Formats: sequence, C-alpha cells, structure tokens
Amino acid sequence: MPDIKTTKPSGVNPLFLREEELRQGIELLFYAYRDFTAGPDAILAEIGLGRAHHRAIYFIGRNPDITVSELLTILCITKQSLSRVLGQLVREGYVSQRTDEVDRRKRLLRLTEQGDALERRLTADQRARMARAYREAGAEAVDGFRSVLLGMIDDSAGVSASLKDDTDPPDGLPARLRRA
Amino acid sequence: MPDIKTTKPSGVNPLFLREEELRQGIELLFYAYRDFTAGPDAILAEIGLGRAHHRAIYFIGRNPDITVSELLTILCITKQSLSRVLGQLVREGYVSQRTDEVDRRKRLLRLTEQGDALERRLTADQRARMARAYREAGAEAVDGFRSVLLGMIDDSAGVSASLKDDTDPPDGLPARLRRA
DNA sequence: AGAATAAGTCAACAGTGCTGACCAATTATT
DNA sequence: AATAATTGGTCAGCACTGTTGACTTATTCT
Repeated sequence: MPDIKTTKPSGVNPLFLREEELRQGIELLFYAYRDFTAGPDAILAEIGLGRAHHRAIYFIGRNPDITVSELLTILCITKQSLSRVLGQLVREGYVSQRTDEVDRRKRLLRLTEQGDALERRLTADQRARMARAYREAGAEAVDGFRSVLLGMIDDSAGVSASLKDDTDPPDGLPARLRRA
Repeated sequence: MPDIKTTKPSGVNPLFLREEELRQGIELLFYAYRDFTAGPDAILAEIGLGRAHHRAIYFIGRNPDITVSELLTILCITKQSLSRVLGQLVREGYVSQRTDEVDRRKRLLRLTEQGDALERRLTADQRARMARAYREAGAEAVDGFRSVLLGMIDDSAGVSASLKDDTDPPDGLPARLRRA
C-alpha cells in the first residue's frame, strides 16, 4: 500500500503525484467557477433573470450583430432553450433584433443601451475578480493560465472571436466567430 | 474609433489591452467549464443523475467520512438542495452513511464500491482532459494556471483539502477540510 | 433545563437544460 | 418553377437543481 503522505519528498510514485495534481486542477476549476458566477447571479436574481441571460447578454455584447445560430454555436444549447431566454431579453428591452438585409432569414442581435448597462454591471464583478487574480499571479502566470484553459477547450466546439487567434477564419463562420 | 486590430503592436491604449485581456480570460473560463462538464453530464444522463450528483460523489470520494455540513460548506448550496441529491445517492447505493461515534449527530459519508466505480468513470473523462491540457501547456504553465485560479477563489468560501496548503488548519474545520 | 448544532423533511417555486412536433420565411439547388 | 435546405420561432412537457420557509428529531454544549 502506497504511503499517502509521501507527496512532497522526491522520488515517490509519480502516478500518485500526477493523480493528485490533476485532482487539484479539477477542484480549482470548480471553486473558481463557483465563486466566479456567484456575483452576477446575485444581481440577476434581483431583476428576475438567470445565468443563461447573462451568457446571452455577454456574447451579444461581445459580438454585435451576431445571429441566433452563431450564438447557439457558442453556447452549445438548444434553440428552444435559447429562444426562451432571448425572447425575454428582447421583450424586456435588453436586446434588439433586426433583419439582415443580405440574408433576410437572419436576425442580427445587439444590446440596447439598457442591455449594455446591465452587461457592464454584471461583468464588472467578474472583470474585477479576474483582474485581481491576474495582478496577484503575475504576467507569466497569466500566460500559463491561458494556455492550459485553451488546451481544455474542444477544438470542434464553438468559440467566440479572438481566442484561437489564427491569421484568418478558414471555415464558414463570419470573420468575428471562429472554430479551430 | 479604436482599431480593434492593434492588439499585438506595442504602444497602444493599455486600458483597452487590459479590458481585452480580462474578457479573454472570462471567455476561456466559460468555454473550458462548458467542455469540462459535457463528458460527465452525458454519462450521468444515462443513469438518471445530474451534475449535482457528480459534485457530491466527487467530494465524498475525495474526503471519506466527510459530514453533511462540511459538504455543504464546499458546495455552497442549501441543505435542502443537497438533501435531495444525497438521499437519492444513498437510496441508489452510491453513498453510505454511518453515525459518528464521537458526535452522534453527525453522519459520516463514504462512497460504496458502486459509488467509487461511478466516481472513477465520471472523473476519468475530466482527468484525461486536464492531463492533455497540462501536457500540452507544460509544467510552468500549470503553475500559472493554478496560481491564477487560486487567486479567483473567495478566501472566505469553503474549500476541500490540500488546495490552500497552509501548515495546518487554524479554524474549526477538521484537518482534511480547510478555509483560508 | 435550555440553547445550539446537525440532520432531515415537506411543499412550492424559478431557472435552465432537454425532446418532440410543428410552422413560416427565405434562400439554395436541381 | 418546384423542391430542398436553412434560419428562426413556438408550444408542450419533462428533468434537474437551485431557492425560501416552516417544522421535526437527535444530540451536544452551556
């Protein structure tokens, strides 16, 4: 039976070290996400919205004139799930829709001023937290943070602009939305 | 209007760079978490469980003989929410409860063999993903990843063993569960 | 004895995923 | 011109997971 206390000393079971290292990563991600969403969630609850609304608002704000199907690609949820959220945001004046003149099937989404105000209020919380963590950890750590997270993302999944920063989009998506 | 393509060249608006940097971090976290939970979720759906069950199973497996209130501290949910999930796990044979002989109010939680098997199956997916990202990014990046995530966690919130690795627990929690 | 703690229970509600079955407008294909 | 594919939307129902609020039961601490 392997001694569970031989973590620090050198020359012990590397498989155990690896396992422990991975589990710490898993837990860090859980805790960070838990605390990362708590702030916005509290604000959202006050105005009768939820986390899904925040996500939609965030990515619409980040990608003005995004279409519904592009948003679906990013969020990885069903059209029906998004529809409920988006409909509510439009009805309550956070998001505006207009028909694309080139392809009149498409609805181009934008934040209204009210939507933009809410987006800033919600994300301010997260930006502050992220900024604090970046500042405390240092620039080098930030690079590591980003490259590990990037490696965890499915290459086939939808990703918003400028994360996987290739020279230009080789796929069918519009310039601001890429896959990899 | 600021040129959105002047990210790389030096000597441009540092506030814009900072904002962009923070937003990329926010998005990376969203995408990573989205893809990180997708695998286990699919397995759980097959057997009629959800993500909350995974969390409970994970932390019980990680902290054998954890009590209900300690688990609540980690998960940051209400007793009623946990009760529903935990009751189901006990009824379906994934988790065992026994009374603490020292303080007979406490219920010590453990995974059964079946629970342990499910835990391994669920987490295997996440470990593999984490391992791949670690391997691709390198040891130095992993350190950065960890220190940034650590900085994002509320110091006052509940955290499982061995993350905030002080010499020993200065608070009222048992040795294996710490706050910071 | 009385207060505090740990756990559990019942009920109701809200948010957010899902499937399945449709409809309508528009565009692309043959 | 007819047909197919795409884009967007809707309604209904269901499951999971969080919330409040109100209580009960054991057990331990003061």
